[in-house]
Parts: sequence; C-alpha cells; structure tokens
Amino acid sequence: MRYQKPKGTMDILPGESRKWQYVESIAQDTFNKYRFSEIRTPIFESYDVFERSSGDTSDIVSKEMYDFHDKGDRHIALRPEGTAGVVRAYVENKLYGPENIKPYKVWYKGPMFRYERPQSGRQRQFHQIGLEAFGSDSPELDAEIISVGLEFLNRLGIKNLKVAINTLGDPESRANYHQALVDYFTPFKDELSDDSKVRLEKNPLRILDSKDKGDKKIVANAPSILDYLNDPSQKRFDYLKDLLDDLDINYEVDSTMVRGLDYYNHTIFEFMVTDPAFDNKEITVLAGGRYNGLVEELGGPETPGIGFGLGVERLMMLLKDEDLPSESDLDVYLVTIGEKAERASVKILSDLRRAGFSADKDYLQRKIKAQFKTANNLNAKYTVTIGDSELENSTANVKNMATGEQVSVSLTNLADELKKIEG
RNA sequence: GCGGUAUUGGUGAAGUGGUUAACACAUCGGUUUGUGGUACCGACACACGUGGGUUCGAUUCCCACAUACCGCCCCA
Repeated sequence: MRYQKPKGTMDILPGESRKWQYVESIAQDTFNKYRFSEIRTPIFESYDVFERSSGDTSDIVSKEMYDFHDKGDRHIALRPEGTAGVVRAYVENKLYGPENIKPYKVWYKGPMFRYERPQSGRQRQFHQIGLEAFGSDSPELDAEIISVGLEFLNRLGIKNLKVAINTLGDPESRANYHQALVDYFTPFKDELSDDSKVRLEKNPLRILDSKDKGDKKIVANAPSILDYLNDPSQKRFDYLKDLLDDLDINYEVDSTMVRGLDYYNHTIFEFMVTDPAFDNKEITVLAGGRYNGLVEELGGPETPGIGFGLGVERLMMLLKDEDLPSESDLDVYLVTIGEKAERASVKILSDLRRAGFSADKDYLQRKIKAQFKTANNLNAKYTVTIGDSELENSTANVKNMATGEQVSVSLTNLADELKKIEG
C-alpha cells in the first residue's frame, strides 16, 4: 500500500455517501421549513477570524488549529468550526443591513478541521451541519433553535435524546460568577490538576468541565451560575424553560455545563444520546448556544446571535440501516449477443435513459450467461436481450427478472413498450 | 501531546523461524456452445503495513516509523 489518506481523514465511498446525502437532504428540508437558507463560506479563513471569535484560551485555537502561511505570507487557518466564518460573512457582506429581515437565519454543512488525536467518531477532517440566527435576542428564538435541532434528529430516527440546557447569563452575571469561581477555587489551587491551575487564571468556568477526579470533588461544591444570575438573566432563563415546556420538550438543567468556545452567553444547550454504537456512553451529538457579543467582536454592529453545530460523523454512527431509504433498483440491464447488438446497444441504452429508465449494460464482452448473472446481482427489474435475430426483426426480448417471464416487443418503441409493461 | 492494542489476498480471517501461507465469502471461468438466482468443478497473496536489525534463513524475534482502534486531554 503505497499511499494512505492523511491521518484522521476518511474516504466516503458510494455505499456510505448515500447515507450522507440522505442526512443532508433531511437537514435541508427541515431547516428550510423553519426558514433557514443555506450559506456556503470558505473552508479556510484568516487565522485571526478564529482566534478572535473562539478566544485564545480555547484549546481549539491554542493547539488544535490547522494553520499555515500561504505563498503570500497570509496567516491562514482551516476552519475548526462553522460559526466564525458565518459571522465573518455576515459582517463582511453587511447582512445586518435593514433590507434583510431579522432574524437573519442561515444553515451550513461542510468539512471542519482540528489537529487532534483521531478516535472513533472523531476525525481531523470531520463534518458539521449547523445553523445560525442573527439579530434577535428573543428567548422565543432560543426555543425555536432548540426545537429545530430536535426535529432534525427526530426525523432521522435518533432515539434516547437528552436535551441539557444551561445559561451563562448576561455579561454582568457572567462576570460576577467568574469572580465567585475565582474566590472559590483559589484556596484549592494546590489541589487542582495542572490544567485547571491554568484555567483558574484564564477561564475558571472551564474548571467545571474538568474530568479530573480530584477536580471533580472540588467542583462538586463550587457555586452555581444559577445563583449569580441578575434579575433580567434569571427572568430570561425562566421564560425559556416555560417555552420549552409549552413545546413539550423534555430538558434537564445542567448548571455545570460550559462550552469549549469562549463566545457564548445566556442560553447554551447540548443534545446527548446514549447508544450501543458508542458503548452505551453518553455522547454529545449537537451543541450550541447564544453568542451576543460575537458579531461585534468580528467588527460588526452590536448584534445578538444564536446557533448550533452537530457532528455528522457521530450522527452517522447513530443511524440505523432501517431508517434509511432503500437503494433504488436498476430498471433495465441490456444483454447483447454479438457485435451488431453490441454496437446497437449504445443507442438503445441512450434512448432508454432519455425516457427516464435507469439502464446499464456489460462493457467487458462477456458471455450471455455472465451478463444475466450481473443483471441479477444488480437487482435489475428487467433484462432486454438483443441479438442478430432481434435486430433483423426489430424486436427485443424483455424479461421480468422477478417472474422470469419473457416477451418479445418492438425494438423501435422499446421505451414505450417497457412503460406499458410496467403498467 | 501522553499511554495501550493492532496491521496477513477484494472481504472475514487461520497460521509457522526454514521446500507449495489453511478455511470461508466475494469475484472470474467451466459443467456441450442465445439467458440469471441452486448444485458441482476450477482459478485467484509481486506475497504477510513501511524501513532497518538479529539469524545460515523471518510473514513469524528486536527496533524505528506510518496508520487504525481504545484510554487521557479536548471536543461535534
């Protein structure tokens, strides 16, 4: 094996691409219903776009970014996530302009890149489907975003979904909470893991997310964000919960949930699933939240935003074959006998396809028996056999492969005759 | 970035320091020459991830590298 694909990448072969197309079509259909339009942004952006948006304390920026200098010495990065590029496009194209109805709603799909150690469900080139809505701070929009994500996964037949929500509050609440965490953790500083010591300086919220056993014990008694929300933030969160109740959405409040990216505030959420494909461990398939400061951060006007992203590879692992539409069968396999038929087959095939049939033939000059065998393997509905005698009489033998019945029909009207047989 | 396990044909795999690397599936061909799904017969590894080393000799032992999977970290 001379050449191998780069570490952490995948070839999506024809059998698999069918599933991808299916998922993408459901995404498009569901999102369009909620009036999200597709946006396509570059796969690479100026490095600063991600550094600025994700925050330089995030692991994604500090150690997982695929960045390089191009021939013009521009500092470029392959996108590690979708939101930053979409926000950049929103600002650059002045989509905040008054001619656009707010909220401005877009969805995207495509490859993302993170320099990480690959594992199952985690690739260096992976794919996300996500959506964003700009220009409204309404909790009703928050509820809609959660709802559209849920509908999408439900339509794909994903079971055992758990919706976890939390709030990070407005900047004031978040700042107060930040201080409370620093006050709480500082006495334990020596007991914290090395990672968390660094987090204490840079982003104490993320200590809450630590998997370290020692950290977890300390975190267990840490103050909760819910006790530091100011009045508007509290009301907002309560209202969102009411809305989710109205929608009959089952959710759990997880006050220790934080996000890997620094730009979130107010509502954040994750959809978790427990599935044998992941050893019955709970994994996150979809995650998102509100980022009211991000548009401004990237040079736009003060504009609230909210969105989510979901990992397509993980989603694929959850899809059951029975949830997928069945593969479409081949309508006609053309069997040729002899050189004249071989030549005539080109035009016949072309006519059949033009008439709307999926049609194929043998291109390896194989024997009749082998051609029928192939027709059988391809699950062809009909075989059409053409030989010298058929050409002389301008007829064709049409065989129904399921019943074995064979009839002779006019070759000149073959497509029409087939349609008649089909009923 | 750290630790562990693995790497044999199109696929699933067995196996050994030494003349021909099991078996199964798939594929191809044949079983009287213009017809499929069954049955029977036959064919099918430049050789055993790459590069070194040990050895009279390595696919089998050692080292390095690559990749995959699992755990940590982090995340979708």
